[in-house]
Amino acid sequence: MDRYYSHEDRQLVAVDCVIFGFDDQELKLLLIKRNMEPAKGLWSLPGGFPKKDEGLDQAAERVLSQLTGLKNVYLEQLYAYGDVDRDPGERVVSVAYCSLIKIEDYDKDLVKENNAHWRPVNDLPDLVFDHLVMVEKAMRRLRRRARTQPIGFELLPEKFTMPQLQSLYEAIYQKELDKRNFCKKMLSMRMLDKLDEKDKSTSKKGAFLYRFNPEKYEQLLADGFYFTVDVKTKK
Amino acid sequence: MDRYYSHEDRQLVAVDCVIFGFDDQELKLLLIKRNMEPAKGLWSLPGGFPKKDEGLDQAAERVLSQLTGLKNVYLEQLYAYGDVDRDPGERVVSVAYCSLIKIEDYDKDLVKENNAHWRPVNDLPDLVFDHLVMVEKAMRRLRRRARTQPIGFELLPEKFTMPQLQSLYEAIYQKELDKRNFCKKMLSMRMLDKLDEKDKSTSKKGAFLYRFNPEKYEQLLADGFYFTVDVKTKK
DNA sequence: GCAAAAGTGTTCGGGCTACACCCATGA
DNA sequence: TCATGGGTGTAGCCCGAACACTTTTGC
Repeated sequence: MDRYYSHEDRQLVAVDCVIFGFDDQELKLLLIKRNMEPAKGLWSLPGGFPKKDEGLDQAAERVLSQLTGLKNVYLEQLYAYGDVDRDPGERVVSVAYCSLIKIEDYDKDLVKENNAHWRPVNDLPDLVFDHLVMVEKAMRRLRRRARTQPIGFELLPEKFTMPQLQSLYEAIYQKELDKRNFCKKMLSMRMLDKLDEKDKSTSKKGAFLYRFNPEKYEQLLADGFYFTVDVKTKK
Repeated sequence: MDRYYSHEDRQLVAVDCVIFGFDDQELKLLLIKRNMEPAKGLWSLPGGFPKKDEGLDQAAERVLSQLTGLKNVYLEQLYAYGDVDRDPGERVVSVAYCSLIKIEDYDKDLVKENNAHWRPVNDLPDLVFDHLVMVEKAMRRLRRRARTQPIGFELLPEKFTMPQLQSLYEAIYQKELDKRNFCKKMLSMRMLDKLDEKDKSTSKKGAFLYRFNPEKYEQLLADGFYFTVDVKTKK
């Protein structure tokens, strides 16, 4: 069936994944110390090549699940990078994806096998090729998305406290937020279930646990309201 | 130099362009009636294959300028489409781009040669493959962008009237806007130069012409303000 | 009893929304 | 003189920003 385009060049197509995690203090990325050429020994984003019967999205899902053991997590296409010389080995068009995972959920053995490590976004090692460009784009998009869509919860445990949620937003925006206003806004959207349990691991008093409720979020949308978090400067 | 990835499959990579224009009443797309297989006789987005020495962006620029004669116009990558079966002829990864052009500027002869036509976005013909999906994504992004970035001006002549600008936004959002509020908001950002000339083509009184001033826009950003247009429902 | 984190309410101001009338001019 | 489209001002309200003290409990 390649009669139509037989005179055109074929190219290598890859997928690379920017995988975010949050460990209660800071945002981290899951990076690989490459043990293969090109750029052996340097750090890179986890990536791979789509198989014959795989679409781009499926390839990214596979890369993610082979590395972390996780499926059905937040995964969104970021951007296609196609400069001729972006990979010094050979021309490769790379489609970057962005994933948000709960950092306590991943498969530690798989990650170790693959020579992958969590590195804080504020202190990244040198990355191969244009992978830093991808990471920066992913950061910008995360900042935009987190303001207008309820995706922050993808980075938190199913049950989380209000201070945890706030600290996540502070890590994403690198800004201190006012806890009264933050809490008020989150609760005003009526999309969180307040549980009876408390998490006492970070304070003597203990903090109530909440759970994101997707049904309530749908109701919010159906009522014509939108998710927004205010991230204006405090001070 | 293909020693590194020699065991991986190569694939066809294409670029397709969603090209928007605005003719004072409605948004339009520049579409091609295909005269080649596959899907001969159907409508499609203008597209092509990157040459050996061309990045994706350059390929999209070339496709756009070969069709319209235009260079240095608004052109932004939209999304990469990589489902295995999206093109029935052969597997093709297509990277879609979105362009905004001033509809009076394009090269009519080139467009005619290429069998391209402007079609209103509200009355599109059937498109090949997943091109409608691309168009819908482009529309959604245009709606988002036009609210928060001064890109509407890319679709208007250099000099335009306030009613023209408003009618553009009404076409993008398919909503009537209040002209007092719209005008107030636009002028409050202090990024438009009001000219002494009037355009008398649509009314006896004539409407003042304005010009977008990029320097003033930069100043707006430098002062910590952002471009926004209010597109809330009028009734 | 004290240190450390959780929790909670009010006031102020800016900006968005709604809304109606006069102006200029060509026919 | 009239019909058509261009142009302008104001009042109310909502939401976001700023801000400080009390509660709980483990040590």
